Amino acid sequence: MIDIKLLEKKAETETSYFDEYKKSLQNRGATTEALDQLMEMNAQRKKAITEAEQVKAQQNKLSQTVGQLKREGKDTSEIMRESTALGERVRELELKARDLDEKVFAISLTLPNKCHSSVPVGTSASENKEIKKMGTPTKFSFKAKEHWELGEKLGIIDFERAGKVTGTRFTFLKGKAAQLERGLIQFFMDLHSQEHGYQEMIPPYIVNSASYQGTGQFPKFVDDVFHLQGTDYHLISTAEVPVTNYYREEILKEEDLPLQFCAYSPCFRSEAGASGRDTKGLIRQHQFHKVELLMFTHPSQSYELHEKLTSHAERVLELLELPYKRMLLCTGDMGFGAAKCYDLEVWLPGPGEYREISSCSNFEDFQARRANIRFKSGTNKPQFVHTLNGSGLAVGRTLIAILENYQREDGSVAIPKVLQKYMGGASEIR
RNA sequence: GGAGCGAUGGUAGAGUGGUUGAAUACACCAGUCUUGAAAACUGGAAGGCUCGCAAGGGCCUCGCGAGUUCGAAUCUCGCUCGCUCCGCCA
Repeated sequence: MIDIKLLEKKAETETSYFDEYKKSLQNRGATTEALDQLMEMNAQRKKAITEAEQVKAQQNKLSQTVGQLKREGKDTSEIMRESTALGERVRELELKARDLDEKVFAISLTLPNKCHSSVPVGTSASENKEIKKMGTPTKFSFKAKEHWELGEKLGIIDFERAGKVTGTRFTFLKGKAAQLERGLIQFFMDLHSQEHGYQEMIPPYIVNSASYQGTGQFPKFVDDVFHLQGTDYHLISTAEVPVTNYYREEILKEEDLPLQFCAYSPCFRSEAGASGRDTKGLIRQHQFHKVELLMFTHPSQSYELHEKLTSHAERVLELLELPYKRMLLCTGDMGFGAAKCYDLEVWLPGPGEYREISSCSNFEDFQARRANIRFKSGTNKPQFVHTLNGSGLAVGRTLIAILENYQREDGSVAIPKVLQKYMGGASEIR
């Protein structure tokens, strides 16, 4: 959620926050109508609140007088009548104030975050900026196979039966693929908790709608998550949701910042708008595993730590010796809540392209406002924290990358050195 | 799933209709004393919204929501969460 008070503030320099935000909306390719509406509604809201409070103050005074007079044994019927009349007016005004308050809130939920100044302006993924490139695309002397072909031939990935048992975009992993999946989770969690200073966490895989609102997915992305019928329970689309909401409505201690967690969870996505895309293979599934990195930081530190968090995700790819690129997303390609976002893209020899395997975002105080997560030092006023998160990494896509990058001509697959101890010492899948 | 009990400030814990945003204790912060610390003493301390250039006002918050009343932490109803016992269960 954006800061309405900042939007109201008059310009101290050449451009006001309002102007900057408006520009940012345009750069994202969003309309600015909602913003104008928000400002108008908010002005009305304030007027209504002031009015309601003034009458309420009068009424409170009268009630106090009643108490006093009664103690003195005097007649109060006149004042009580007066107060009753005020009560009607109060009710009316409060209703109006609340209605406007809700409207302002509802509109503000639909507005995306302001982009950071370092984010390149652009309308689509093609305008993302390459920040760095590690390794070179894996080359083979034979024609590289796609992961589903490798998986099916090796008898370790079964899409057909998953279709029968559940439906499209679900998969059975068997044997070495299942073991590799499990090993990858273990490897990620070990690395981040033991070497990068994150506290391990396994969150609930189901959350309520308040949590989804807290991280910014609701109301905008309701259709992208699976809902449990007849309840306010929803399957998580990422561990970001439960873990960010871990501190919802709390005031943290400044000296405890930054708080960092690495959380393992399955992720469930309905992929509502994605029919027809990536229908084959493991790229776009309704269910996948992910290890998510999260930080709650002091505002002054968030950009520095954003770099750090991203490098932690990169470290995984480096240890697995997978070629990748780091992309800085442009304004038009960035997610709703992010102020700045890096995508890590891993090289896939099968299709011969880089594919996203991690997305590392700085939300600044956007999520913290919605979820009301603050910190406080001494006698200072509480301030909103900044939240960061990024995949470290998506497990299924890592499995794909390994199968494709480590494949051999005969269809067998080598196992990266760092993973062998998680595979009972095995060095290949055949 | 059945029965019962409960929800007050950082914690403990008063408070059953009228200066109670809230006693008291502990914890916390600052000061006095002390070479320093402890003890003792003194003082401070919740959050949000809103008006105001400011000083300083006002409103709301005792799990959440609605109601009764001139007035609600206190009364009524609904909800949520927690605890205990029984049953069931990986």
